Amino acid sequence: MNLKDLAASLGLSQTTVSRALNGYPEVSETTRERVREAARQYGYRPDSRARSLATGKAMSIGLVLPMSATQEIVNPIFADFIAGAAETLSERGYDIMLSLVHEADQGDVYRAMLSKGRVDGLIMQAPLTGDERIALLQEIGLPFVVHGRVSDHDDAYSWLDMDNRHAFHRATDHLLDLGHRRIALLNGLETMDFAHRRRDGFLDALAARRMGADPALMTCAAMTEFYGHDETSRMLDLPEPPTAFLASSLLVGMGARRAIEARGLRMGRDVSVVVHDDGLSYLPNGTPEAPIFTATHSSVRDAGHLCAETLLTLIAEESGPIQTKLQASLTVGPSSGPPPPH
Amino acid sequence: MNLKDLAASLGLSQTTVSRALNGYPEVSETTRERVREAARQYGYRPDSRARSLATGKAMSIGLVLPMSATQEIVNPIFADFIAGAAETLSERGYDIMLSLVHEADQGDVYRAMLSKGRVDGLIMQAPLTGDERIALLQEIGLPFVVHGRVSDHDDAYSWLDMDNRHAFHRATDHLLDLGHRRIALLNGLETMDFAHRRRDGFLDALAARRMGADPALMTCAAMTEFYGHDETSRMLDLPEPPTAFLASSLLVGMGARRAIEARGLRMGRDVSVVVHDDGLSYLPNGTPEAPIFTATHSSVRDAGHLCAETLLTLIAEESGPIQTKLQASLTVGPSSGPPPPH
DNA sequence: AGTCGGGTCCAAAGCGCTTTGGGCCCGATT
DNA sequence: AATCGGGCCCAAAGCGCTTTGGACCCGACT
Repeated sequence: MNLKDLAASLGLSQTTVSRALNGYPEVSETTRERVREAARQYGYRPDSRARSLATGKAMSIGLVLPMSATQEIVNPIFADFIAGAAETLSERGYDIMLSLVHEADQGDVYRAMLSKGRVDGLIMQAPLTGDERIALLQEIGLPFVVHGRVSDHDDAYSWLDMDNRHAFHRATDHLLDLGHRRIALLNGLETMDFAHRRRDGFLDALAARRMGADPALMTCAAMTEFYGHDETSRMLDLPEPPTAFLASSLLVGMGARRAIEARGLRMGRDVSVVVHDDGLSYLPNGTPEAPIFTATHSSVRDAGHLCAETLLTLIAEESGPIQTKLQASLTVGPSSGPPPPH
Repeated sequence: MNLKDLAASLGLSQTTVSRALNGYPEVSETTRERVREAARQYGYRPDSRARSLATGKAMSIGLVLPMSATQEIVNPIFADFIAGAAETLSERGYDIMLSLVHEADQGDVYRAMLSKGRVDGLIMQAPLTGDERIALLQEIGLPFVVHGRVSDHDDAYSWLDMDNRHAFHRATDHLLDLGHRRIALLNGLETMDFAHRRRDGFLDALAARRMGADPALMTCAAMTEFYGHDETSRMLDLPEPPTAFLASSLLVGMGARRAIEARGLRMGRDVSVVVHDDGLSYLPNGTPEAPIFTATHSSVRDAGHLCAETLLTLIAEESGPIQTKLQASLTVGPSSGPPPPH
């Protein structure tokens, strides 16, 4: 059942039916109601492609899942982020167009997405250091917002990012305030831009107290539980083991905990652990009243909401770049405490 | 730059240009090359909406993320599944249209998706027990494949599912063979259809040896680490604690391990744990050579691949329902062993 | 010499919608 | 009585593509 049929069955023109359905004022209330009723009855739904072609709006936004051949891991953040974004987008009638891209031909896909008229805007995820995708998106000219930032790229573009540097600075301060002097950093993959910022925050905090970092206590890798476990184990076996660990994710922290407890030590008493908690729904940090880890916290789902919001604004208003920096909160839990007496 | 312009700039008709670009034989090789070159040069990309409107194919498939108001948790499976599906889909030139749906108005959205002509087919995720979405999809008449099954719904529809029942039967057998008699089941939410099957497999295995299950040793909840930890703790404190745990996911198993180790017990020696491993990329079960858990394993990413494959077949051939049951493999790791002597 | 047919290319008709530019009717204003 | 101006509705022109149904040219076959 298309518009033509519907119009015919009502003895009206397509124009009138279209206007009735879309709330234009040039149609009487009685007619409008009659049209609505018929549409309901016949189960009429406008064809989105035709509508999109006519209006120029796709009513959908693009989201690219980059997939490097090397890094086979799917970003665990992804599900929650997308859920957040989808929530606000679906409220506004937008859909999400997802493409998976092998890193090599990302350029093509982004270009394709836009020119194909499929999307009105894009959300870009997980920027790498020196990511050229931003230049690409700018060249393409479609509204876009980046979840995260790219350090070396200082052009004006819209982004939304958690203040990784500050969060890790603060977490480090927390440990330093407790008296820790040997603090380990279990960072994420250094190809990810945020890992740099986190390291910088960590180093800044140390530098502010005229302390250097021990390179042996800084590692980076994909953020799995096993990575957390293995590196913690290794470091605890050092002649001068760290007294505290700063873990880049809850999962890594859980690995650290396992390594700690395997040695008969207790987290928060013998060794402190502070993690960054993305607020993933399937991996909660205990409960708000009883957290497991001392953690910097920033909900990635909220980030999804806000990214979507930002993008919609960009699409609607053609305004300048919108940049949002979110501050993580610090929740002190039982996993951190003063270092044990020597 | 649209087809008309491109054709004009070449002094050709739209027809010819379109055919040249789409590989039709009615155009000479020299012309085709000339057209290709011009298209490249001007950066021409056909508008997907127009093309879709003309061909009737959307070249995209729909994926609905159901979101119940009650269950705020995002399916952790989702990211890997979608990555798998996206891989095969993108190879074939399909995109994924994601909509988030609040459970209440799922009907509407599914209907909208199709009638709006946005998608050529649908993948349905995470079916609940007695899910009416299947009837809905059938009524709609668009090709679809379900990842999972719905027990009570015996109509013919295409699905792809891991053999949950058999996997858990086998896992239970493994524990029984080792000599365990008190086995706990840490199941997923019972609203999910697969949780039923898993429980059935578990009970079948017990029944096959003329054993009953102790209801006190069977729980279900959203599969988090904390759930695993808390329930394991609780059960270990029972007057007659279980000697083995069957956990519905790796995360739950990790929680169980933590509870076990917190009591100074060792997994595999004092208490056995078998988990189901979905092969999530960010949550590997150790390494293939050195697994952490004894686990039934079935890659959810592969399931994504296969679902996509199935759907594309369905779209292309209009064949009857395609049903695929995947068998999980059982990897014996260090987390299971004979029960300790009494 | 006439016809056939393959190779190239084109004009135009859709696909289903929105939107522009009127048209018609009728009560209200000069 | 003539004009005006809402209110309501319509025909038709796009949006950018594919595809049908020829048209034209030429070498090859009767």
